[in-house]
Amino acid sequence: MVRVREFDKEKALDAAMQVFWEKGFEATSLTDLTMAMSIQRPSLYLAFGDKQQLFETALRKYTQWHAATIRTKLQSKPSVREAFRGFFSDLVEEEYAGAGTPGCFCINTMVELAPRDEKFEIITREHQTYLAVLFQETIERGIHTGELQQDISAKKLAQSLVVSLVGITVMMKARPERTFIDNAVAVTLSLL
Amino acid sequence: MVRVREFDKEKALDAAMQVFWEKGFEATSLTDLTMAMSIQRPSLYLAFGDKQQLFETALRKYTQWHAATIRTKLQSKPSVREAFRGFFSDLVEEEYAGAGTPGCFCINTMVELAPRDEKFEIITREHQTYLAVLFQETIERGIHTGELQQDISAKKLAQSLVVSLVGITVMMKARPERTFIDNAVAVTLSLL
DNA sequence: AGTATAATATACTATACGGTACAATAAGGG
DNA sequence: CCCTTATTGTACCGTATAGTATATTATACT
Repeated sequence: MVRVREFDKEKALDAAMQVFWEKGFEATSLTDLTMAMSIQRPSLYLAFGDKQQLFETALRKYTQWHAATIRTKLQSKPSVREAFRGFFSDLVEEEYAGAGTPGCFCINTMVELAPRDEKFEIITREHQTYLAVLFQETIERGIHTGELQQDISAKKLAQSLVVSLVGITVMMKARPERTFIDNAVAVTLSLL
Repeated sequence: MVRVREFDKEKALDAAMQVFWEKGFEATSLTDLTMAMSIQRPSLYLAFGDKQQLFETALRKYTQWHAATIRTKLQSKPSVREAFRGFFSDLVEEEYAGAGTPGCFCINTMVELAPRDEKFEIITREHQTYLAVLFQETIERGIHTGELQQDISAKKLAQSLVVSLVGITVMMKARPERTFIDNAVAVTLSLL
């Protein structure tokens, strides 16, 4: 290395992640990216490869961050029921508080790219599968502490909760009346 | 009308619907459309307006067809539990039978366009809201016949089922192991 | 039959896209 | 202090895009 990079690669990647998260792959142009990242086009290609490689790198960073966030939230409360309740409540609250969030980058990618690119089908599937494991471990914790009934299937329930999470996240993009989502969350939590 | 249109407008619209359904709005080019519709570009603009207007028309046709399909399926069996079981089973079976379906056009649009265009936010919201009504009426039928318990909230349960439907449809795009989806469906149906 | 009018086909526009060639620049090693 | 080498800025490339001008064709009405 004879000349040092002038920009922070991780900060630039975060900026790219934000743009892809909000707009998706197709609707994001290289101009959108270079503006958000505050770098020139050749610097982008040198540091991250082409548009799709940059997207993949951004998505992988997102899934890691997302999994860590969820893991922390689920472990934040001793009561498993309270942990799930808090998790879903925050999700809904964040969406209805302001002008709306870009939802989940991974879910957006599942819809836009997974059907036509196996690479993204795999990345998104593995992430959702991992979330199911996180949910399952949390439910098993509740069973061990006696908070939850012993006869429930932690795995099946966890997978069902992931499906509900996906459904809620996507439904909120249409901004239905809040009671719609609150009711769905309440019914989902009644499974615990 | 002095010269008659040479193509079948409804057939052309169906072809456009199929393309938008599979590829989404951004990834569909006018060339994709005119080839699928077997018409020339000026004919498209004359008959359907620009790309976005055509997309909207196609989406509205889809939601009407989709609602009618679901209504029929739910009314096809005297048992409400059997009706829902059949509905979700068919949904999963169709996806895992072959190479995969394009999912739900309305859900795809919720993810791609609803966050950045209020028009599509409204269209998709109204469709999902209508599906919840269809589900609710079906559940109420089950309560009246005595098949389902009287103390359940048909509305809340229906809204939760719609969320599960959305979640399952989106999750399947990542093609997880079939047991994942089957388990989620089983847990969802256990609410009835 | 001739004419008005709408649908068609060809060809074109202006623009935006992803990606890159090339020259200028800046730092570390000898 | 020069020379090597990686990064940067500018300017560009070919292509694909959405949309349209124009001329031609075909029908229904007078």
